[in-house]
Amino acid sequence: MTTVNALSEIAALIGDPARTAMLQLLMDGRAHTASDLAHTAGVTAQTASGHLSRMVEANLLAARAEGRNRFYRLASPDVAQVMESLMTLAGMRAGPASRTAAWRRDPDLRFCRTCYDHLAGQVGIAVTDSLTQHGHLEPKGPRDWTLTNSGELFCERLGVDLDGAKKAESRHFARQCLDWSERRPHISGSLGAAIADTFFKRGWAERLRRSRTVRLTDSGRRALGSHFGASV
Amino acid sequence: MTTVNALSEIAALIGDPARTAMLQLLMDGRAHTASDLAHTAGVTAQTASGHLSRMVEANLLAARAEGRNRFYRLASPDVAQVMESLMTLAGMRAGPASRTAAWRRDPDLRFCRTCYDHLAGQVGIAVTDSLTQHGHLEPKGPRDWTLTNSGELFCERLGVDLDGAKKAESRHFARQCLDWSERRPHISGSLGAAIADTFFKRGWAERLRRSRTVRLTDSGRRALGSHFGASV
DNA sequence: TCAATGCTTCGGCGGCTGCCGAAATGTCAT
DNA sequence: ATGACATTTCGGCAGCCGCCGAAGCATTGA
Repeated sequence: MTTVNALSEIAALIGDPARTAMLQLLMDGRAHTASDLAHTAGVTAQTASGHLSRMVEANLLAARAEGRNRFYRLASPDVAQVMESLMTLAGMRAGPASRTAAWRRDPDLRFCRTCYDHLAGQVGIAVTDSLTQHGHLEPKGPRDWTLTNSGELFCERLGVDLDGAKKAESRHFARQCLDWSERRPHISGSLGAAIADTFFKRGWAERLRRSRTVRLTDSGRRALGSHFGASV
Repeated sequence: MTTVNALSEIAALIGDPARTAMLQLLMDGRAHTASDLAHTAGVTAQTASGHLSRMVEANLLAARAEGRNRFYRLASPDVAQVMESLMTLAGMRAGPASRTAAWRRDPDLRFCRTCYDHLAGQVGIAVTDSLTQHGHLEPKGPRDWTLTNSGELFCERLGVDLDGAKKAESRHFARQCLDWSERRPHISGSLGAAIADTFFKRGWAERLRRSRTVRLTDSGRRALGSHFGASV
């Protein structure tokens, strides 16, 4: 009963031209502002706002406020999967989505990538899980963490620039960021960025040219084991 | 423009509780009558009829008239794929669909099975392709074939009961039947049934108990090569 | 502090669509 | 032929939903 309704409600949400246009734009995997989506859908900002909040409510989209903008992105790969199968059925061969499909399935990208300026993918999750499981991070509020005393010590010994991270007053320090491929939060904010910097500076990871993909070096793999007690 | 609309129209069709209930029932891969679907959806026959014709129009369903009943089934595996991805997104773990998904992926079933009383799957397609490529079958109308003179000779040498097949006046003789897994037509009708009988009588194939799956025997594999020039 | 910008909420209008009753069509059984 | 059954078509009603204008918050920058 309820399951059937859940399915039809989701399909009904997708089954509106304005919302479909928004979802198609979001199939590029990036986050877009509400105005951007409204313009794409060809509706006014009010109408778009209603559409967007309904899709967030139904867990089709995830929203993130930044300044006076609000960024929306697809909530999970499952949503993209639904859109892709619908596009197949609708007889759409190529399009912006094919690019999306390619990078969504890219195993390297799922393994390790940058999310803005911090680490994401399996490696990002491994680091985050290690920190929480060792008591270095503790939940604070719905979307933040606190760096515990042991966490500070751990970061200092790792060579993370904690002072620099704490100075960035204008942004969150230890923020939870929902991982696109792993569907669990990884560490972001200025601390997440500082940790990622450490990985790059110590040669544990390398950015790939013109891509968000990050390659974990051999020493990086060893470091994950020795410092974080994690294996990926 | 038109592509976006096609997508949203399909999603809108799925996005109705009554239609969703029907589609869920049809996820078992079989054909169901209009009344059956109406009852499942909890609507009257008139309402169901409207829903069904709209879904046929949109190529979500295929309809087949038989006596005073009308059987509807999913038009293609792509439709099932959409439903599956939606079910995943809606958070349905088990259910009638999981059975469906399982048998749709069953390699043995995709390889060879009965479709009512004739052969389907890769073997059914191989037989059909062999007949058409050797000029034994020629297209007649949109959904039928004609058995050519060479085809009659071929069937007689194979031991197919052509006389019996021709006597069944009330049904099509050499009908095209869209293969669920191969997405191309295979031979059905009374000729298709007679060919399948030959396979069973000569020990080329065996029905598996309580299943539509058919096992191709070793001699059947050899026969496919020697008589049909096909390898599967 | 004030104006500009981005986004959301509220209220009301218009159209679309799902629903059923009634009736028509087509098929089977006697 | 006649009645029973399955399905479809027609017509009209009711409710939902997308749309926009107007107004209200929040953030940014001068």
